[in-house]
Amino acid sequence: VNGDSLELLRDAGVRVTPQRRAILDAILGAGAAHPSADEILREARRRLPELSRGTVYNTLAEFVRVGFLQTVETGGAVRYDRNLDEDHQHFRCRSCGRLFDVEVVGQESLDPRLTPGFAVERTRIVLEGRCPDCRPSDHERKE
Amino acid sequence: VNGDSLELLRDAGVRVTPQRRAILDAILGAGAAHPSADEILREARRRLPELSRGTVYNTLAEFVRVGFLQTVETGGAVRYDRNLDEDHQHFRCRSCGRLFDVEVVGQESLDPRLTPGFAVERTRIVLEGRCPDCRPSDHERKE
DNA sequence: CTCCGTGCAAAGATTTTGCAGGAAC
DNA sequence: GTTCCTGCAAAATCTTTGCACGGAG
Repeated sequence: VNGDSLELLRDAGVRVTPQRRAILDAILGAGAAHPSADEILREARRRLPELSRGTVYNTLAEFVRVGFLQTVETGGAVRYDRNLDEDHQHFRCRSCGRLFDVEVVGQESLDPRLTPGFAVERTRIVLEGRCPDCRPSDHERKE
Repeated sequence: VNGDSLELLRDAGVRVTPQRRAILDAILGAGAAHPSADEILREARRRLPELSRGTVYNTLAEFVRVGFLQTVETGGAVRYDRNLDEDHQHFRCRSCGRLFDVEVVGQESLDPRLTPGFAVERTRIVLEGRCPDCRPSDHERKE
Protein backbone atom coordinates (compact mmCIF):
# COMPACT_ATOMS: atom_id res chain seq x y z
CA VAL A 1 0.00 0.00 0.00
CA ASN A 2 2.96 2.24 -0.58
CA GLY A 3 4.08 2.57 -4.17
CA ASP A 4 0.71 3.49 -5.56
CA SER A 5 0.42 6.79 -3.76
CA LEU A 6 1.54 8.36 -7.01
CA GLU A 7 -1.24 6.71 -8.91
CA LEU A 8 -3.83 7.52 -6.27
CA LEU A 9 -3.00 11.19 -6.56
CA ARG A 10 -3.05 11.15 -10.35
CA ASP A 11 -6.40 9.45 -10.42
CA ALA A 12 -7.81 12.08 -8.12
CA GLY A 13 -6.73 14.75 -10.59
CA VAL A 14 -4.65 16.63 -8.06
CA ARG A 15 -1.17 17.83 -8.67
CA VAL A 16 1.49 15.32 -7.69
CA THR A 17 4.45 16.54 -5.67
CA PRO A 18 7.03 14.86 -3.47
CA GLN A 19 5.41 16.49 -0.45
CA ARG A 20 1.99 15.14 -1.24
CA ARG A 21 3.32 11.67 -1.80
CA ALA A 22 5.21 11.78 1.48
CA ILE A 23 2.10 12.94 3.30
CA LEU A 24 -0.10 10.34 1.68
CA ASP A 25 2.46 7.62 2.38
CA ALA A 26 2.65 8.70 6.01
CA ILE A 27 -1.08 8.29 6.30
CA LEU A 28 -1.26 5.02 4.42
CA GLY A 29 1.61 3.71 6.51
CA ALA A 30 -0.12 4.65 9.72
CA GLY A 31 -2.35 1.63 9.38
CA ALA A 32 -5.07 1.58 11.96
CA ALA A 33 -3.80 4.73 13.65
CA HIS A 34 -5.55 8.03 13.18
CA PRO A 35 -2.77 10.57 13.17
CA SER A 36 -3.06 14.27 13.83
CA ALA A 37 -1.61 16.82 11.43
CA ASP A 38 1.44 17.06 13.63
CA GLU A 39 2.00 13.32 13.70
CA ILE A 40 1.64 13.19 9.94
CA LEU A 41 4.18 15.99 9.64
CA ARG A 42 6.69 14.16 11.81
CA GLU A 43 6.26 10.89 9.98
CA ALA A 44 6.42 12.47 6.52
CA ARG A 45 9.54 14.42 7.47
CA ARG A 46 11.39 11.19 7.98
CA ARG A 47 11.34 10.93 4.20
CA LEU A 48 11.23 14.60 3.34
CA PRO A 49 12.86 16.61 6.12
CA GLU A 50 12.22 20.01 4.56
CA LEU A 51 8.46 19.48 4.50
CA SER A 52 6.72 22.44 6.08
CA ARG A 53 3.86 22.44 8.49
CA GLY A 54 1.76 24.76 6.36
CA THR A 55 1.98 22.39 3.45
CA VAL A 56 0.75 19.56 5.61
CA TYR A 57 -2.34 21.52 6.59
CA ASN A 58 -2.99 22.64 3.04
CA THR A 59 -2.54 19.15 1.71
CA LEU A 60 -4.69 17.48 4.33
CA ALA A 61 -7.48 19.92 3.55
CA GLU A 62 -7.19 19.05 -0.11
CA PHE A 63 -7.14 15.34 0.59
CA VAL A 64 -10.34 15.72 2.55
CA ARG A 65 -11.82 17.68 -0.34
CA VAL A 66 -11.04 15.00 -2.91
CA GLY A 67 -12.18 12.27 -0.57
CA PHE A 68 -8.96 10.50 0.39
CA LEU A 69 -9.41 11.40 4.01
CA GLN A 70 -12.05 12.24 6.52
CA THR A 71 -11.61 14.11 9.75
CA VAL A 72 -12.46 12.81 13.17
CA GLU A 73 -13.15 15.46 15.78
CA THR A 74 -12.50 14.18 19.21
CA GLY A 75 -11.38 17.04 21.39
CA GLY A 76 -7.93 18.50 20.89
CA ALA A 77 -6.30 18.21 17.51
CA VAL A 78 -8.22 16.93 14.51
CA ARG A 79 -7.42 13.36 13.56
CA TYR A 80 -7.35 12.11 10.01
CA ASP A 81 -8.65 8.80 8.82
CA ARG A 82 -8.58 7.09 5.45
CA ASN A 83 -11.99 7.56 3.96
CA LEU A 84 -12.79 3.94 3.32
CA ASP A 85 -16.08 3.24 1.74
CA GLU A 86 -16.97 0.64 4.31
CA ASP A 87 -19.21 1.99 6.99
CA HIS A 88 -17.09 2.26 10.08
CA GLN A 89 -17.12 4.50 13.08
CA HIS A 90 -14.68 5.44 15.82
CA PHE A 91 -13.89 4.54 19.35
CA ARG A 92 -11.84 6.81 21.54
CA CYS A 93 -10.14 5.37 24.59
CA ARG A 94 -10.47 7.66 27.60
CA SER A 95 -7.39 6.15 29.15
CA CYS A 96 -4.72 6.11 26.46
CA GLY A 97 -6.47 8.50 24.09
CA ARG A 98 -6.05 6.30 21.05
CA LEU A 99 -8.65 6.21 18.34
CA PHE A 100 -9.84 2.92 16.87
CA ASP A 101 -12.01 1.98 13.96
CA VAL A 102 -14.99 -0.03 14.98
CA GLU A 103 -16.38 -2.07 12.15
CA VAL A 104 -20.00 -1.85 12.88
CA VAL A 105 -22.73 -0.50 10.72
CA GLY A 106 -25.16 2.24 11.71
CA GLN A 107 -27.91 0.58 13.60
CA GLU A 108 -25.92 -1.87 15.65
CA SER A 109 -22.92 0.31 16.41
CA LEU A 110 -24.60 1.90 19.37
CA ASP A 111 -24.90 -1.25 21.33
CA PRO A 112 -21.84 -1.60 23.57
CA ARG A 113 -22.06 -5.37 23.43
CA LEU A 114 -21.39 -5.30 19.74
CA THR A 115 -17.93 -3.80 20.05
CA PRO A 116 -16.27 -6.73 21.76
CA GLY A 117 -13.26 -5.90 23.90
CA PHE A 118 -14.16 -2.23 24.12
CA ALA A 119 -15.97 -0.87 27.14
CA VAL A 120 -18.29 1.78 25.76
CA GLU A 121 -19.16 4.44 28.30
CA ARG A 122 -20.62 7.03 26.04
CA THR A 123 -21.84 7.43 22.49
CA ARG A 124 -21.48 10.73 20.71
CA ILE A 125 -23.35 11.22 17.50
CA VAL A 126 -23.26 14.29 15.33
CA LEU A 127 -25.37 14.28 12.22
CA GLU A 128 -24.33 16.68 9.49
CA GLY A 129 -26.34 18.15 6.70
CA ARG A 130 -28.81 20.97 6.15
CA CYS A 131 -31.20 22.30 8.72
CA PRO A 132 -34.77 23.23 7.79
CA ASP A 133 -33.82 26.90 7.32
CA CYS A 134 -31.01 26.01 4.94
CA ARG A 135 -32.62 23.34 2.82
CA PRO A 136 -31.89 24.13 -0.83
CA SER A 137 -35.59 23.84 -1.57
CA ASP A 138 -36.35 26.87 0.55
CA HIS A 139 -33.99 29.38 -0.97
CA GLU A 140 -30.24 29.87 -1.00
CA ARG A 141 -28.49 31.02 2.14
CA LYS A 142 -24.96 31.58 3.30
CA GLU A 143 -21.91 29.54 2.18
CA VAL B 1 -35.27 28.50 34.42
CA ASN B 2 -33.33 31.38 35.83
CA GLY B 3 -33.58 31.93 39.57
CA ASP B 4 -32.64 28.42 40.54
CA SER B 5 -29.11 28.55 39.23
CA LEU B 6 -28.09 29.20 42.81
CA GLU B 7 -29.79 26.09 43.99
CA LEU B 8 -28.47 23.99 41.15
CA LEU B 9 -24.93 24.91 42.10
CA ARG B 10 -25.50 24.26 45.80
CA ASP B 11 -26.98 20.87 45.09
CA ALA B 12 -23.97 19.97 43.02
CA GLY B 13 -21.75 20.74 45.97
CA VAL B 14 -19.65 23.27 44.12
CA ARG B 15 -18.78 26.67 45.43
CA VAL B 16 -21.30 29.33 44.48
CA THR B 17 -20.00 32.61 43.11
CA PRO B 18 -21.53 35.44 41.12
CA GLN B 19 -19.38 34.37 38.15
CA ARG B 20 -20.62 30.84 38.22
CA ARG B 21 -24.21 31.92 38.45
CA ALA B 22 -23.77 34.31 35.54
CA ILE B 23 -22.18 31.59 33.46
CA LEU B 24 -24.83 29.05 34.34
CA ASP B 25 -27.59 31.57 33.65
CA ALA B 26 -26.04 32.38 30.29
CA ILE B 27 -26.17 28.72 29.38
CA LEU B 28 -29.64 28.09 30.71
CA GLY B 29 -30.83 31.18 28.90
CA ALA B 30 -29.36 30.05 25.63
CA GLY B 31 -32.23 27.64 25.20
CA ALA B 32 -31.74 25.36 22.26
CA ALA B 33 -28.49 27.02 21.26
CA HIS B 34 -25.16 25.37 21.92
CA PRO B 35 -22.85 28.22 22.72
CA SER B 36 -19.08 28.20 22.58
CA ALA B 37 -16.97 29.36 25.51
CA ASP B 38 -16.63 32.73 23.83
CA GLU B 39 -20.35 33.13 23.33
CA ILE B 40 -20.98 32.19 26.93
CA LEU B 41 -18.42 34.76 28.00
CA ARG B 42 -20.08 37.50 26.00
CA GLU B 43 -23.54 36.65 27.27
CA ALA B 44 -22.47 36.33 30.90
CA ARG B 45 -20.61 39.64 30.71
CA ARG B 46 -23.86 41.40 30.04
CA ARG B 47 -24.62 40.75 33.70
CA LEU B 48 -21.12 40.66 35.08
CA PRO B 49 -18.86 42.80 32.88
CA GLU B 50 -15.67 42.08 34.80
CA LEU B 51 -15.96 38.33 34.19
CA SER B 52 -12.70 36.99 32.83
CA ARG B 53 -12.17 34.55 30.02
CA GLY B 54 -10.05 32.23 32.13
CA THR B 55 -12.81 31.90 34.68
CA VAL B 56 -15.23 30.90 31.96
CA TYR B 57 -12.95 28.09 30.81
CA ASN B 58 -12.29 26.92 34.36
CA THR B 59 -15.95 27.01 35.21
CA LEU B 60 -17.10 25.24 32.09
CA ALA B 61 -14.62 22.46 32.79
CA GLU B 62 -16.00 22.13 36.29
CA PHE B 63 -19.58 22.14 35.07
CA VAL B 64 -18.73 19.31 32.73
CA ARG B 65 -17.09 17.47 35.62
CA VAL B 66 -20.14 17.73 37.85
CA GLY B 67 -22.43 16.86 34.99
CA PHE B 68 -24.27 20.10 34.26
CA LEU B 69 -22.84 20.27 30.80
CA GLN B 70 -21.52 18.10 28.08
CA THR B 71 -19.25 19.12 25.26
CA VAL B 72 -19.99 18.75 21.59
CA GLU B 73 -16.97 18.58 19.34
CA THR B 74 -17.78 19.70 15.89
CA GLY B 75 -14.71 21.25 14.34
CA GLY B 76 -13.56 24.64 15.57
CA ALA B 77 -14.47 25.73 19.06
CA VAL B 78 -16.03 23.32 21.51
CA ARG B 79 -19.74 23.81 22.04
CA TYR B 80 -21.46 23.27 25.36
CA ASP B 81 -24.81 21.66 25.84
CA ARG B 82 -26.97 21.13 28.89
CA ASN B 83 -26.49 17.58 29.93
CA LEU B 84 -30.10 16.52 29.92
CA ASP B 85 -30.80 12.99 30.88
CA GLU B 86 -32.95 12.40 27.85
CA ASP B 87 -31.12 10.63 25.13
CA HIS B 88 -30.53 13.21 22.44
CA GLN B 89 -27.90 13.73 19.82
CA HIS B 90 -26.76 16.60 17.65
CA PHE B 91 -27.24 17.85 14.17
CA ARG B 92 -24.81 20.32 12.66
CA CYS B 93 -25.94 22.39 9.70
CA ARG B 94 -23.26 22.63 7.03
CA SER B 95 -24.73 25.83 5.74
CA CYS B 96 -25.35 28.05 8.74
CA GLY B 97 -23.17 26.09 11.16
CA ARG B 98 -25.80 25.94 13.87
CA LEU B 99 -26.07 22.97 16.15
CA PHE B 100 -29.43 21.42 16.94
CA ASP B 101 -30.62 18.79 19.34
CA VAL B 102 -32.26 15.90 17.62
CA GLU B 103 -34.57 13.99 19.87
CA VAL B 104 -33.97 10.54 18.71
CA VAL B 105 -32.80 7.57 20.62
CA GLY B 106 -29.75 5.50 19.76
CA GLN B 107 -30.91 2.96 17.30
CA GLU B 108 -33.19 5.06 15.16
CA SER B 109 -31.18 8.26 15.11
CA LEU B 110 -29.05 7.11 12.24
CA ASP B 111 -31.87 6.98 9.80
CA PRO B 112 -32.11 10.30 8.00
CA ARG B 113 -35.84 9.88 7.53
CA LEU B 114 -36.33 9.99 11.26
CA THR B 115 -35.07 13.52 11.67
CA PRO B 116 -37.85 15.29 9.83
CA GLY B 117 -36.96 18.63 8.29
CA PHE B 118 -33.24 17.96 8.47
CA ALA B 119 -31.35 16.69 5.46
CA VAL B 120 -28.75 14.32 6.88
CA GLU B 121 -25.71 14.01 4.65
CA ARG B 122 -23.35 12.34 7.04
CA THR B 123 -23.36 10.62 10.38
CA ARG B 124 -20.38 10.85 12.66
CA ILE B 125 -20.21 8.54 15.62
CA VAL B 126 -17.51 8.45 18.23
CA LEU B 127 -17.83 5.91 20.98
CA GLU B 128 -15.92 6.65 24.16
CA GLY B 129 -14.70 4.31 26.83
CA ARG B 130 -11.83 1.95 27.47
CA CYS B 131 -9.99 0.03 24.82
CA PRO B 132 -8.93 -3.59 25.38
CA ASP B 133 -5.47 -2.54 26.53
CA CYS B 134 -6.87 -0.16 29.10
CA ARG B 135 -9.69 -2.20 30.55
CA PRO B 136 -9.51 -2.00 34.34
CA SER B 137 -9.76 -5.76 34.51
CA ASP B 138 -6.41 -6.15 32.79
CA HIS B 139 -4.33 -3.97 35.05
CA GLU B 140 -4.02 -0.28 35.67
CA ARG B 141 -2.48 1.93 33.01
CA LYS B 142 -1.96 5.63 32.45
CA GLU B 143 -4.29 8.38 33.68
C1' DC C 1 5.41 28.73 -20.01
C1' DT C 2 1.89 29.01 -16.66
C1' DC C 3 -0.21 27.69 -12.55
C1' DC C 4 -0.29 26.53 -8.20
C1' DG C 5 2.02 24.04 -4.46
C1' DT C 6 5.75 25.01 -1.20
C1' DG C 7 8.52 27.05 2.56
C1' DC C 8 8.78 30.41 5.81
C1' DA C 9 7.05 33.28 9.05
C1' DA C 10 3.58 35.80 11.05
C1' DA C 11 -0.97 35.99 12.65
C1' DG C 12 -5.30 33.97 14.35
C1' DA C 13 -8.19 31.23 17.18
C1' DT C 14 -8.91 28.48 21.09
C1' DT C 15 -7.59 26.86 25.43
C1' DT C 16 -4.44 26.27 29.48
C1' DT C 17 -1.66 27.82 33.17
C1' DG C 18 0.72 30.67 37.05
C1' DC C 19 0.14 33.78 40.49
C1' DA C 20 -1.52 37.05 43.96
C1' DG C 21 -5.67 38.81 46.07
C1' DG C 22 -10.22 38.18 47.74
C1' DA C 23 -14.59 36.05 48.25
C1' DA C 24 -17.18 31.70 49.74
C1' DC C 25 -17.91 28.56 53.25
C1' DG D 1 -9.70 31.27 59.13
C1' DT D 2 -9.07 28.26 55.07
C1' DT D 3 -9.94 27.00 50.84
C1' DC D 4 -10.20 27.75 46.28
C1' DC D 5 -12.20 30.84 42.82
C1' DT D 6 -11.10 34.98 40.19
C1' DG D 7 -8.76 38.29 37.21
C1' DC D 8 -4.95 39.21 34.60
C1' DA D 9 -1.49 38.03 31.63
C1' DA D 10 1.51 35.01 29.51
C1' DA D 11 2.04 30.84 27.20
C1' DA D 12 0.73 26.67 24.81
C1' DT D 13 -1.65 24.42 21.13
C1' DC D 14 -3.62 24.02 16.82
C1' DT D 15 -4.57 26.07 12.42
C1' DT D 16 -4.75 29.60 8.76
C1' DT D 17 -2.84 32.99 5.82
C1' DG D 18 0.39 36.07 2.82
C1' DC D 19 4.04 36.19 -0.14
C1' DA D 20 7.84 35.11 -3.24
C1' DC D 21 10.04 31.13 -5.39
C1' DG D 22 10.26 26.98 -7.93
C1' DG D 23 8.64 22.72 -9.63
C1' DA D 24 4.53 20.21 -11.99
C1' DG D 25 1.86 19.82 -15.98
